[in-house]
Amino acid sequence: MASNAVMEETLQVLKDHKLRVTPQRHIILAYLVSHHNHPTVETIRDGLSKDLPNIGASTIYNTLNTFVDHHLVVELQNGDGSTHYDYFGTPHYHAICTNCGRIVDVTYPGFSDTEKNLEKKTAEISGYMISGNHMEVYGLCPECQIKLGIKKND
Amino acid sequence: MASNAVMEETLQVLKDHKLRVTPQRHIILAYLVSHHNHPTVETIRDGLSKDLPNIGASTIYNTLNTFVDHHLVVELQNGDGSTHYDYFGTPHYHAICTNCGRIVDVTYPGFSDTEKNLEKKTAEISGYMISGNHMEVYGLCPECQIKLGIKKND
DNA sequence: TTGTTACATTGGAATGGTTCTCATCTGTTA
DNA sequence: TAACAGATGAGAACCATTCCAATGTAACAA
Ligand SMILES: [Mn+2]
Ligand SMILES: [Mn+2]
Ligand SMILES: [Zn+2]
Ligand SMILES: [Zn+2]
Repeated sequence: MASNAVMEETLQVLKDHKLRVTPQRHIILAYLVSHHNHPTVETIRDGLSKDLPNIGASTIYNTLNTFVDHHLVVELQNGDGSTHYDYFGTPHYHAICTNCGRIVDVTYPGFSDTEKNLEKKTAEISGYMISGNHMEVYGLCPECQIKLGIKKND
Repeated sequence: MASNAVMEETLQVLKDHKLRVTPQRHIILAYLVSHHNHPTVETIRDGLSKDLPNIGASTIYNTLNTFVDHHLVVELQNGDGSTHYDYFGTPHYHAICTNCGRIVDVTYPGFSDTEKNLEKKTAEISGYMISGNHMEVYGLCPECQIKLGIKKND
């Protein structure tokens, strides 16, 4: 079970979004807030086996889809065939390893401006009414660089 | 069948990448070069029914996966459940409609710098050896704005 | 040209992540 | 506390994609 602080925070988030507060939703959201491993449905289910031993897979999918609709959570693909989920409390983007699928959070000062500029330009050019964006950068994570015997500077 | 110019161009692309030149690969690549509709496997199969009436679905998947490995083609998801493919001859990114799934190409002067900067920052922060990136911007396309009766300025 | 061989194609079966169905349960509101 | 819209859960269904094994063929060298 997540900490009291996290449970209170997530309870408030659910209420703010006018989502019915069920134990399943509360616990799943708390899990996501306190784990930034970008879990799959399977990972979440395993991680919650103590708290929710009888939860159905459909409930996890339904819950996550609801969170995605409310922009609380984003979906990520890393090429392993299943969808990864990420609580999106603070803006960031992802670096994804093309070899092992590792997903890490990235942000830097000025990233928010880059993002805003991209959205503004896109609106002007395409006429779309922008609601969000995703940026992903691909490459080899440090461990895979070593594992594959690749030198950085050559 | 695509134009002679496209057939020559795609033939050269296949050779440059040391890919065995089969009719299937040649025709699929020519299709992608001359169609920027971001087709699915099904769309491609339909579009090629004249040229390759007996092509197997696995061949299209195999071929596209090969092209993706060689960075000739990128994969896109628009939420309709199937993967969309895009020949990536010139750098650009995508605006995706969250209502109807329409995918349009976007680029602007300076986009290349934005991209390079993002990759550079990511390499510094994450230690990843960067090989590429994807940027996507989400929103409502002009048609869906009208269809849904949403006003731009209010 | 021809032979060799590694690789590509095919159709069908298998896979597996996600959605669907529907009976049951429950959080919310009055 | 009653009523009900909405959520849950088990399993079936879905379907995009991959796997498999037999057949075909592009590329290369002699
Ligand atoms: Mn993240
Ligand atoms: Mn495109
Ligand atoms: Zn890695
Ligand atoms: Zn649209």
